[in-house]
Amino acid sequence: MAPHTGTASGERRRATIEDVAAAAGVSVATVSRAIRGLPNVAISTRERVSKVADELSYRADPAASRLATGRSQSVGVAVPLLNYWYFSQVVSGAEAVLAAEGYDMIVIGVAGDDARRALLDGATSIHRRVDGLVFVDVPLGDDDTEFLRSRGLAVVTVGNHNAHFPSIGIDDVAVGEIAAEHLLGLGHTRIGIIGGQTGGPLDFPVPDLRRTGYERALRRARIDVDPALEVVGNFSVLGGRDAADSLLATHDRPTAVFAMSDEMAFGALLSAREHGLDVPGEISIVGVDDHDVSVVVGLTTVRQPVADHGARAARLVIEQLTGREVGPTRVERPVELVVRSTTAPLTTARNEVHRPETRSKP
Amino acid sequence: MAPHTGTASGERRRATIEDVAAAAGVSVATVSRAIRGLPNVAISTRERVSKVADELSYRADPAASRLATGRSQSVGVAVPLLNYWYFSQVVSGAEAVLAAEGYDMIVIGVAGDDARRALLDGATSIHRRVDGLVFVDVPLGDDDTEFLRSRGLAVVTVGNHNAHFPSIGIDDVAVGEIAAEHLLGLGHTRIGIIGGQTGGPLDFPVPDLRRTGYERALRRARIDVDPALEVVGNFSVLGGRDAADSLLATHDRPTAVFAMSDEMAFGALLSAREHGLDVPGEISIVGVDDHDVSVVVGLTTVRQPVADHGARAARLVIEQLTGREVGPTRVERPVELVVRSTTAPLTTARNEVHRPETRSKP
DNA sequence: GTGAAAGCGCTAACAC
DNA sequence: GTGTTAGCGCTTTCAC
Repeated sequence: MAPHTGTASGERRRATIEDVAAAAGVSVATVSRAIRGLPNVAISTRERVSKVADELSYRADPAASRLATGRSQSVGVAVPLLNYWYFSQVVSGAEAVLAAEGYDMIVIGVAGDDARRALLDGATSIHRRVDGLVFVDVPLGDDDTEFLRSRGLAVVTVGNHNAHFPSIGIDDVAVGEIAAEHLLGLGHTRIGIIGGQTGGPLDFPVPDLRRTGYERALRRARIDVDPALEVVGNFSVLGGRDAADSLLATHDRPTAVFAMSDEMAFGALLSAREHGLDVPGEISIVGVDDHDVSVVVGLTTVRQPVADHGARAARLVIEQLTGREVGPTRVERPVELVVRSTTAPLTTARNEVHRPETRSKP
Repeated sequence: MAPHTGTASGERRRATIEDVAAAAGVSVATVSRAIRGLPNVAISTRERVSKVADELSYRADPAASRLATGRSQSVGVAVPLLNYWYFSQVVSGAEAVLAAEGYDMIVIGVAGDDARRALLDGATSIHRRVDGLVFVDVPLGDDDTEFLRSRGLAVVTVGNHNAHFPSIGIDDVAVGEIAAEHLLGLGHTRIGIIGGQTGGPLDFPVPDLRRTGYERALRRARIDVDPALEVVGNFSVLGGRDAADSLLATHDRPTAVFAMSDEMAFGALLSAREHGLDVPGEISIVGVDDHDVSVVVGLTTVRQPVADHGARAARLVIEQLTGREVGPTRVERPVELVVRSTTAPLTTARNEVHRPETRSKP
């Protein structure tokens, strides 16, 4: 044990602003000003102070700064489920800009109502631990909103719209329309839809919007919306598989499926294979996101710039924090249909014997 | 603007411990004790205090607590790249337990040496912002280690071993052996290997270890290790594709490929398809991790319990923080070969014309 | 069982 | 351009 308990660097207690002041022969106020680059410090003084500070490897204790200024220099990112591709991308995008701007990012899982409530209200309330917050597909009630505003927190939402805070997202109705129209254009008329679920960690309006778009496109094409074709996949691979299972097991199964996320589309792909159905020969599948892996399975999808959502959200939080007035604007990012090999024109020969997949393209 | 600037809850300034003390007719010291459940508080007093605290929705200001106690009640999780599946799973696992134990999780991207150095040394040094740190596949030098120890931080590493801190991981040499042996057992002798890269954000010992295992298995089978079969994939889908491209373009291409991660294996799958090669008919592919999507593409892989790494690491940090002595133990988690449909026995008919994929299994 | 008071290490008036 | 000082809101001895 001796080696590191002796005179090593671990021995000295960490330098405080007073140590620096004493060593530099100035007052603590001057040190504070000099170090933070505030005006009214003589060049020579500033240099001397920073030299001394360096030697002592002084750094302001964040807790003390926070207490004195009321600013924590950190922002929270609240996500329902961190282990989903979409959320990890958003968080990753946010982290990059927050780190670059000198903010700590504290990420908070809010799977479910209780967690959300605890975040805002409970014993572990986020208040005073962060200067700002980005909510990624977290539904905010009026009371939540009021709470956040009253506390003066800088907030930005990703996904969901909000009347009081700026938000980043896409036109989710358009997403549904684009997907459905692509399928309709290929001649499909029985189009299954795999979406989210009311309740649970992922209770957000996005699924409704995408379904609305899908229904709108169908109606425009004079096709009845069949409730039997709508199933819940919870935005996970396995959920998507189960959803597709139930869709494909019916006697009058759809010839195409719109999954509201690529991960659910992957599940649908899996289900199709397990049912011995050729994709896209017997069933077409389209997803949303353009997941990293989508190109691998050749998934046709509606791409959205996910990491960019996070980056922009972080930037908007910082702007609010640095004084720029940011109204409750909605930043709508573009989406784009990426056609790959899981969708194809409807063939009339249905329910024939299983053939090997043909989606390879050399 | 009027509605929320008036007498709404936003108007009152947040209650402090003094407010509670006054309202409860006790001293601040008693409030502090009562609220934190410390001994030496009369039952009746405790109840009165918590009632009052509730009414005022009082919560201790974390910055003040931190300053007074020196504990930040938060732990950092340092990862090279947050948007990779592996890291997002680890972080997710850590978040769950940290949140449950009342710690904030601040996640820190450390892509590259500079970022790592800044984390420990620079102006934005992590010191005093966290009580503990988990490093996920972040290489720690002796100086880093010394720094962390001297600061009394609770640290745990995931992936990399470390002589001074507890670490969680798997037997990476065994991973290489298991993958190679599976392929050897199927009759393959020319086995490509897609690994990491020295330098860059992902400069960690894991790739070397897995390669060592692979080479060991080959040697045991009396097969020469051909350096030409070793390429770099950077642990990403696209990197894996490029790596496989170079492997498959050679005149004497391998009949099997061991990719050190599932994401790189996905890339290899893509490459194989683009080269018109049937998997597993003409080329077998095995990965590592058991990514969510692996089941979808039927990838044979060496599974490791990734989220669990994060959860255990977090637990170990907390144990150190709560006084339990935790030596520099290594927790080695089990891995498991999961055979799916991207690997098959070597067929003698090589380089024949392209056939459609046959990996569907109804 | 409870209270008084001295910090924790910084920032921000305010005075010079 | 610089110093003094009063907080920021807690925790924690130490008395009683």
